[in-house]
Amino acid sequence: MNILIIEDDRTISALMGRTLTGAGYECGFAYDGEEAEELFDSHPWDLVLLDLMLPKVSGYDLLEYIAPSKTPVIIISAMGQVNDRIRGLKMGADDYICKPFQVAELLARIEAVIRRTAPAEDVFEYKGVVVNNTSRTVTKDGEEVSLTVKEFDLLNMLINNRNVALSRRQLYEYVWKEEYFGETRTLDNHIKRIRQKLGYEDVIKTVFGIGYRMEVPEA
Amino acid sequence: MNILIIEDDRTISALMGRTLTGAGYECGFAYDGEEAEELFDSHPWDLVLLDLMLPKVSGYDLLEYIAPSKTPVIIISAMGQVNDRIRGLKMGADDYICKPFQVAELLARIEAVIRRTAPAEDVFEYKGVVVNNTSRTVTKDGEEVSLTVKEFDLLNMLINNRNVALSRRQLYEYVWKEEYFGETRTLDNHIKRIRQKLGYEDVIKTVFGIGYRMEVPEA
DNA sequence: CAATGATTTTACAAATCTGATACAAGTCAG
DNA sequence: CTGACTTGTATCAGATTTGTAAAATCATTG
Repeated sequence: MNILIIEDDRTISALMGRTLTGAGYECGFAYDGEEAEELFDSHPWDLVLLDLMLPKVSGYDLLEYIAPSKTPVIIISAMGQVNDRIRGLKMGADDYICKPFQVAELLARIEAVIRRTAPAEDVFEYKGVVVNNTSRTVTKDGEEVSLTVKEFDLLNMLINNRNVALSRRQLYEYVWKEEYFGETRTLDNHIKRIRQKLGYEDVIKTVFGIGYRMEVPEA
Repeated sequence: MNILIIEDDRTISALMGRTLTGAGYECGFAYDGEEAEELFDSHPWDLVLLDLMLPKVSGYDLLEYIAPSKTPVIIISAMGQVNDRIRGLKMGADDYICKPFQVAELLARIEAVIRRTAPAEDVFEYKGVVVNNTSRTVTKDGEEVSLTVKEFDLLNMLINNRNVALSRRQLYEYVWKEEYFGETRTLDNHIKRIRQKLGYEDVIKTVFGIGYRMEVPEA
């Protein structure tokens, strides 16, 4: 696992490096935007940690640069600005963590993102439902079921996090790329349609007061 | 173990420093809010002791600044202002101690907070009950048991402090984030439901006059 | 532009949780 | 043993959260 750390503050960069190396990851370091672009191109990376405040090339430009490669990105940002979080998500970042952070928190996020973005098996199958990620098709008992874009994305988020209770906020912000206020029944409605179309009433569980969880027996 | 002491009164600060160093902790010192922010960012800390009355940046602002990092915080406050305690807890502080305090008291609190905030194991298992924090599920003898949010949080508080007698106030204020008056049977009722649902009548002990203790043989 | 389907909103129903009350039972000190 | 106090239990109304359906809005395509 190769992780590229893009962070101009050398103290923090070193700290992250030590932590990740200790956890068994290989790390590369870039201290400004230009260096980052070069290093990014020179080598395939499994994950990028990106500080938004950078010399030379702004973090957002860099994010744009990285996005097409589909490499997962976790944004590191100085203060918990909601706008940064949403803007980052919109631009394709996979998660967001504020400085200063606890190293344990960082490791947890990294693992979560790696799990979530792991080349979702191309094919997921459970209870007669087959989800094919390449063709973006879904069948139930052999019959094709047509899911809309939002439904498909939401379903994928649940599949990639099977057996994990996901908060409504996480689900909404990940699929919709905008801030969750929770004043409407949008998310519920999408969940309902997925449940209905797939016969997943008992597979997608409601976690009362939290969100939803897709329950699939471990392999 | 690195502890950051944020306290403008140098006498008290030095006293705490000596005490903690003597107990084997490494300490850092900040004497006003600005210094605190800088020092906090420059280094990872395992715990912060925070005096709420500070020059330059208010303790509350600082708490807000620290909170996203999940670093445990113990608030030090001049006199037992209930409002301070509750507001602090709501803002993510982990404990609260009033000046003047006994050094033994301080040490005890520090140890308790460190134990309590240690990355809770993801899975706890005892007497046929399995508590899984990721999926937020609880099973008893393989059967799923559904706990409400409050019940789940309360159970986790007890698990993280296993074999420690927790006062009703601690339990209530930690889970409910509001002041404990103890005029109603709310806490008892939640304890009762947990005991019942999990068959934990003999595991969650009543500590008469104090509160409750979850009794689990040490590994 | 009309038509189709996707998406969001709204309004309401249903499910669930929560905290209070009242009273029973238990514990302790003297 | 008694009385004061603490804790346990059952019940229930009100609050909150979630489910559902239908209508309104939006986007896309022919």
